[in-house]
Amino acid sequence: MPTVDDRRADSAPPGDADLDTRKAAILNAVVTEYIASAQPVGSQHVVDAPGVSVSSATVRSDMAALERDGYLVQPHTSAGRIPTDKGYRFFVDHLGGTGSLDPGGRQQVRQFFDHAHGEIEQMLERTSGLLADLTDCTAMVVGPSHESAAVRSVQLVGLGHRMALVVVVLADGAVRKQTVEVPDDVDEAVLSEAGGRLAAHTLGATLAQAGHTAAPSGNPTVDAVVSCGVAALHTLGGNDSGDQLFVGGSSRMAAAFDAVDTVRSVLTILEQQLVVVSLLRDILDTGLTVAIGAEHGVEPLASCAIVVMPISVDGLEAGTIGLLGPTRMNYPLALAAAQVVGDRLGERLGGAG
Amino acid sequence: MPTVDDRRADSAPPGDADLDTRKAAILNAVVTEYIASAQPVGSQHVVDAPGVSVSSATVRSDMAALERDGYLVQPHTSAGRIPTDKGYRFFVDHLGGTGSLDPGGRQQVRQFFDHAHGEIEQMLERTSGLLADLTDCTAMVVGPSHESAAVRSVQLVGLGHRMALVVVVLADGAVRKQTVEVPDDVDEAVLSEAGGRLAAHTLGATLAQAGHTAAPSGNPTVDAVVSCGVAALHTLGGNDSGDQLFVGGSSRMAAAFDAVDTVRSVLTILEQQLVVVSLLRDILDTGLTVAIGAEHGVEPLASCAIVVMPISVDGLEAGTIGLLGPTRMNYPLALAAAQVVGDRLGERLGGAG
DNA sequence: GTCAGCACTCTGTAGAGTGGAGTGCCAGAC
DNA sequence: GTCTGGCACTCCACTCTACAGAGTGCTGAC
Repeated sequence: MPTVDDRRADSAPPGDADLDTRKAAILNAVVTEYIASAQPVGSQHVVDAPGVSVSSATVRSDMAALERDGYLVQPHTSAGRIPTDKGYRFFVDHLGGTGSLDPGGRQQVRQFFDHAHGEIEQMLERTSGLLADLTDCTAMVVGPSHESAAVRSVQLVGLGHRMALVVVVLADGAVRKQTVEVPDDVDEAVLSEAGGRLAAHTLGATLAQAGHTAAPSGNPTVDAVVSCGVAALHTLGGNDSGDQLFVGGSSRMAAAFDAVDTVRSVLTILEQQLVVVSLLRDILDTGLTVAIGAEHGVEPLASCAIVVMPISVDGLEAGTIGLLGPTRMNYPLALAAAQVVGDRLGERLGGAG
Repeated sequence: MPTVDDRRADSAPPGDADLDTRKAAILNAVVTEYIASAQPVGSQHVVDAPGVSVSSATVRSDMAALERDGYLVQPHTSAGRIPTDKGYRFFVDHLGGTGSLDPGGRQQVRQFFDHAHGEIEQMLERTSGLLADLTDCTAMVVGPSHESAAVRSVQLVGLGHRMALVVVVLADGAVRKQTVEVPDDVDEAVLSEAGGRLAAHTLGATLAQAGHTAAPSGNPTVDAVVSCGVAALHTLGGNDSGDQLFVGGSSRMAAAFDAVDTVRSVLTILEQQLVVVSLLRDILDTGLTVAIGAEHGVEPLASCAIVVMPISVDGLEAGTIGLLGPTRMNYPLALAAAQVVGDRLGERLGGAG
C-alpha cells in the first residue's frame, strides 16, 4: 500500500523553482484571493481563475499537492487553504510579482512631488505618509547617511551663560550641532577666532575623520575653546551612526491584525529605530527586495512581510524605503509604490543636493 | 408611588462638589480597584476598603446613589460598577489625586537625568520614552517654541551646483536651515559678503520679525543672493508655527484596549502632530491638568484620558508634557511622573540654554 | 441608618445539535 | 493518464439550552 511518502517521491522533485503551469495559476489565484479576503480559499473559488480551466475536483488534487510541497496550508481539515511563507515567496518571485500603481495612485505621487518643498527631513517625513496612504502599509523611510559627507563649514556661536554652539554644515546640506561649555572669559572675538581654527582643522574631511587635536595658537583661551570644539566634533562624528528614520502610518498595523497582541509587539519593534534601520539594512544586504514572515529573523514580525527599496541618487545609495504589512499584504501594489516613490525621491534628492 | 425622579429630587442637590465621606471612600475604592483590575467592581470588593466600615448591603445602597448622581454606571443589571468620566473627575480632583513616584521610578528618573546628554531634541525624544516606561502610557513631549527666540547668527554656506544653505542659529540654541538656489556665478566671497549682510539685516530680531527686504549693496550679484536669503528666512519664520512633537510608547495604547478598532483610531490621532499639539494646548488653556473622556472634545479619544503638564524654564513656559492612556489609567502615578519629569526637564533646559 | 436574608437578573461557559463549506477518494469517461 | 462528478466525511461557526456564579435591589428587623 503506497504511503504518503511514496506519493511525494513520485511527484516532481521538491527542488521547486517551477510548478507546472496550472499549479502556478492555482497558487496565484489562492494568494490573490487570500490577500483580498483574508479568508481561507476553497477549490470552488479558484475554478474560474484564469489559467485554471478544470473542475474543482482537479483543483482540489492540485491544492493537495501544493500543500504537500509546502506552498499552502489548511488551518484545519475541511477548511480552505491559505498560503505559506513559501507560497508568498513563489508568488512574489514568479507570479503577480510587480504590478503597477493605479492611475489614482500615480496621480497622487505626481501631485506630492510637484508640491513637495522644504528641507529633506520634512520631505522624508511626508513621504512616509504618502507611502502609507498608497499601500495601506506602515511605511519606513531611512534618510541618506551622512557618514561620508565632507564638512563644508564649522562655526562657533555664543549663546551666553558660558554656552556656545558648534554648528557643522556637511557637503550634502545636512546640519549638525552640539552645545559646548566654554570658559567664562570668552568673547565674540575669541569664538570667531576659535571657529576659524576649528574650520581649518576639519574642512574637507568627514566628521569621523576629524582629528582629536588641533595645532596650538598663541592664545591659551582660544586653544581651550578650540579643544572644546574638537571634542564636540568628535561626539558628533560618533553619534552619526544612527541614520534618520521616519515611520508613517503605524496605525495601519492595527487595521491589519485582529489580535491586539500582535499589534502591540509590532508597534514595540517600530519604536526601536535602531532595530528597524538595521533590519532594513540586513534585508538589503542579503539581496532581497521582499522579506516574508520568518525570513528576516525578527520573531515578533513573523506574521509580517517587509518590502525594501534602496533610494539611489546618481547611482549611489542614499537611503531606504521600507513597507511593513501583514504577510498577506498586497505585494504587487507595495512593490510598485515603493519603486515609483523611491525613483521620484531619488531624482528629487539628486536635484536638490 | 414615588418615581425615580422623585427619589433623585430627595437626595442631595446634584451640585456635587462634596459627597459624604463614606460615599467618597466607596467611590475611591471603586475607581482604584477598577484601575487595577479593569473589571466591574461589586459591593463585596469595596467592603474592606479604608473608610468603608459597613456591610455590603449598605455599600450597595450607596453605590446605587452614586449611580443616580452619575459617578458610576453598571454595564448591565447585576454587574458590578465602573466609574463614569464624572467619577474619575471627582477621584482626580478630591481623592487619590496626586500620588508620588515609587522609589524605583524615582531612581529611574534620577539615572536618566544624570546620564542624559546630547542635544535638546534627542533629550526630549528620550524623555518621551522614559515617561512611557514609568507610566505605561503613551507619552507626548512638545519642545519649546522658538517663535520668540532672537536670531544669533546667520550664515550662508555654498553646497555646489548653484545651491547654498542658509543656516540660522537662534538664541535658545535651535538651528534652522533652508536650501536656496543662487545664481551661477556666485563664489565664496560673494556668499560670505551676502551672509554678512543677511546677518546684519536680521540679528537680534526673531525669525518672524525679519523684514522682507534688505538694504542694497553696490554689487548686484550680492544683492541677488541676499534677497534669496531673505526669502529663505521668511519661509523659515512661517514654518516655525509647528512645534516639535515627540511621541513615545505608542505601543502602550495597544495594551490598554482590547478592541483593535479603538487602538487604530487612537493611533491615527497620534500620527497627526498638529492635532496632538493643539489638543495639549487647548487642555492647558482651559486650565486643566487632566482631561478625561469627552472633556477634550476629540471624539476618537473618548475612551482616553490625557494628563498635561507645562514645562517651565525660569518661570516661562518652554514646552509641554502629555500622557495618554485609557480613562482607567493610573492617575496618581501619571500625575506624579509628569510632575517630577517635567520639573527635572525644566531645570535641565534652563541649565543648558 | 444599618444589616442579614432573599429573590431576582444577567453574564459567561459548557454541551448538544445543525447547516455549510470544504475536503479526500473513487470509479468511470475521455 | 488525466480529468470529472459523486459521495462520504470532517470540522467550524452558529444557535440553543442549561446552569453556576456574581452581583443587585428590596424588605423587615434592630
